[in-house]
Amino acid sequence: MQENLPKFDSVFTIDCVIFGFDEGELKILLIERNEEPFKGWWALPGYYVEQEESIDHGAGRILYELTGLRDIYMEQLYTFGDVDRHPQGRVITVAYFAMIRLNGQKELKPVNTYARKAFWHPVNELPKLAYDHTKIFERSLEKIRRKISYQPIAFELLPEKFTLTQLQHLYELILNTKLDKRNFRKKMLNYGILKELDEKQRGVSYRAATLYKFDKRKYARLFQKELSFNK
Amino acid sequence: MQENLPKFDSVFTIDCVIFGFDEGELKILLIERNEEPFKGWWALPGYYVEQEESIDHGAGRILYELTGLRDIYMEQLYTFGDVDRHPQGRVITVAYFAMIRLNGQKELKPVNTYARKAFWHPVNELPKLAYDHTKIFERSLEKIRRKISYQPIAFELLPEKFTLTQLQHLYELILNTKLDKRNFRKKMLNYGILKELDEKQRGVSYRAATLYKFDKRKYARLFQKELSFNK
DNA sequence: TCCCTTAGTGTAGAAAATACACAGTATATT
DNA sequence: AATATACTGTGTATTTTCTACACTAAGGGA
Repeated sequence: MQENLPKFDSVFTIDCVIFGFDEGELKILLIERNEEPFKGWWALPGYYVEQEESIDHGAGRILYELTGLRDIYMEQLYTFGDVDRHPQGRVITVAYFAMIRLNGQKELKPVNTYARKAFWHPVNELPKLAYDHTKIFERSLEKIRRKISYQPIAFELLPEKFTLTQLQHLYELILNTKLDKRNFRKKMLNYGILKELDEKQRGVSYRAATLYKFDKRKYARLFQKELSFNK
Repeated sequence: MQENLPKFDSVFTIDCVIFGFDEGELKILLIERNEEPFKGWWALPGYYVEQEESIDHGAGRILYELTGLRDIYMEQLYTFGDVDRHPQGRVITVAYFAMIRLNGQKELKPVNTYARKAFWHPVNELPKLAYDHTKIFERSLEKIRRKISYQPIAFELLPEKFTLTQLQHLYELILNTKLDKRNFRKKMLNYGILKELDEKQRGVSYRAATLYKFDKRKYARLFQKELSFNK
């Protein structure tokens, strides 16, 4: 089939930066390596691209094997192709990032056994990562920081129903800044992409906040109107 | 060297979308294919990644072979990895875009003979392209459209000395919109990233405009302050 | 000198961004 | 029942940025 095309003697992989929002912290999912190289180090989950799957499909597959979740928000981040990035030879890696809803107790149900060693790590106190994974992670953080300012990706990390304060906290975490409560609410509600529910927060020992949903239909109608947050 | 790693039986290439600004038009460099598949079609210039070079290096090499130019602004765009994108087998392609200064008469001096068949095509009247190259091109256009609004990449397409009107025309072309002359100048000059020269435009049969330079040092000092253009 | 063409300039009104503080309400505690 | 606690939810005035808009200045060509 490919007899006319020169082969490239290398390894082709996908690595994923998987973001979650849990206990007020932004976290990513890391795997502890139990083989050389980098035995005992933490690394981004990743795997080889299969011969007969697209790279997007490969990224989705890896995420599924790791978490048991499907239909997750994922996006290609960047391709890392330096010659010396892997000690055992030439490896080219397409990095993806994903955002998943942790929903409190919802435990991950890995399909693949290697995923047993996956744990959430707060992004503010990451260990040193294997290979060039720190670089990959940093790039993913820059990307979501930029992206959250003009597209509604934050909702991917929140439960389906959330309060405006939760949403604001998440923006503050990702943007690493303080936002003004009144201005944030004014602006966010003005976009017209949130649906106010009749429901209130439960289980808090103070005034319960109104819950909101992200309204995908309204957002689509705005034709990707860009959100922007300065202060 | 790579005995521990599974091989990926596929072809790995780089394609480049090379932008130029010439005669008031935004153009890209295309190659006419004289082999099957897509014999006689136009395609983005591209080539295989060498075994011992980084993909960034490969992109720079391809551009050099094609144009004789080095130290050109290039950036990785996206990696295309669908299974069926190449009729002869699995090909994964990292796309780059580049912006080069055409400077009027400065002809390209291709190093590689295959580059003889490269010609500039205005982006507004592109032919159908081979493979999924139309998709790649469209993505590159979206990217520079977004990017020009917050980073000074337009200067990469202009001669070193340019007038504010030339700069505005280029913004208008890329953004595909009209901009207000007074507002554009006010804003652009306010950024403080242009150096006004003592020199004037020459060879025009009307009042000669002042020439400006992009001041990289000042821009760097602003620490990537973001430019933005609405109207 | 006149004509042609583009350069270069200011201001007022509208919209968006920002800064800022307190009363309301649900729950827990005594 | 009263009180303490903790967070919700709201408005306005000021500053900044955005937008719309039109004429004089300058240079070259006829």
